[in-house]
Amino acid sequence: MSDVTVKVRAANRVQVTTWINLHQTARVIQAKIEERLRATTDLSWPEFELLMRLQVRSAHPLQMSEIAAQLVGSPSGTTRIADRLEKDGLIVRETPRENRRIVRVQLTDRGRAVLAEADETFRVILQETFGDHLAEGEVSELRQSLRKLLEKNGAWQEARCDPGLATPEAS
Amino acid sequence: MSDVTVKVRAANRVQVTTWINLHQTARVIQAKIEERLRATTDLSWPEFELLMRLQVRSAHPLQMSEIAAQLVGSPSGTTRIADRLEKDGLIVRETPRENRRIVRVQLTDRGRAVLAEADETFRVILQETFGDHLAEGEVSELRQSLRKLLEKNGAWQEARCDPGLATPEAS
DNA sequence: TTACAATATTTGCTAGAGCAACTATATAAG
DNA sequence: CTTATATAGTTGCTCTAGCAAATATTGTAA
Repeated sequence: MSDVTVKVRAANRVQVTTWINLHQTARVIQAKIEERLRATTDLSWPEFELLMRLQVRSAHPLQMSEIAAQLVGSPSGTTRIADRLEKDGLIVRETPRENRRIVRVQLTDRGRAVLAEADETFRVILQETFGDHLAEGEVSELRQSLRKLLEKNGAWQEARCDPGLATPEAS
Repeated sequence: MSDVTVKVRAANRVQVTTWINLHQTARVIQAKIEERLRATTDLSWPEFELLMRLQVRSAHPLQMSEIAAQLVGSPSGTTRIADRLEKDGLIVRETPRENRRIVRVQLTDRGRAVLAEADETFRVILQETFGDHLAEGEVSELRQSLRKLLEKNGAWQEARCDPGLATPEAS
């Protein structure tokens, strides 16, 4: 008398709308960031994100593969983002003598300056987007849930998901 | 003795990492969905999303502009998604006599069948992604926060953000 | 009723991103 | 010491998406 149908557990309405809202929220915020970054510093979000990674862990220059591991895109995508930034004189690529396979990437002075300006814009947008509408605790909770999702879905890496700040916090 | 510096309120560390996590979570989940949808039904996420909108509000066929308003992309993007779906025989476009400017879009039988299969895959992935890792209450909270962000940032529309389900809930 | 504006959709062009193939270098094995 | 294998990064090709311009149709005003 047992029911032998294999019934895979499937999402309900709340999960469906949560995903759709997650997706749309990310797109809407990204569009806002891109628009204002483009206007103030002529950077796209991926370009800005690459620069940010260089600044944040700037004790030593990063190599391409380290950067690629921190970004969402593919290695070839990272190459092309770096191409543009290099052409605009915001970063320099250098192949060290001791290992001529790898490429180390560093900010130029101009890159640092542009990044500083972009970071200011970026933070203002985030403040408008989150801070003006969600209580501080709510933002933290949101972050916790997202972090948990990343962890459980095998996509959490400290450097990638919690990179710190391009501009240090005011004391 | 007053400080006249105009200091725009800017985001702090939590807001920065929240945005980065939001962005990455959306990308990671979307990549997972795309991979499995592609494998089972040869649909991309945008294609699936368009089909879903047709099914959900299927009392009357939708016109292109209504669909475009529900999707995140641009009108021209919607045209091209529809092009592919039409070529694959999943939808049909029709221009009604009474207003020859507009185009009404409908699922074909094949479209309905493919959508049903895709929707099953989609729901299983969401269950794996959310349900297995977050408690039901947490998912609801997440959804609430995201909805609030969409509303406050002027991007909430009922049909767009809470479209219902392509396959009705089991009773 | 003819010209002008508004609406709805599509198309030309271009830029961005990914996969798979390729180049170059370093390491390991025979 | 030469050949195979692994590592690091880039490039060719192709697909997708967006903006702005074009097209087609309908509504409006002189």
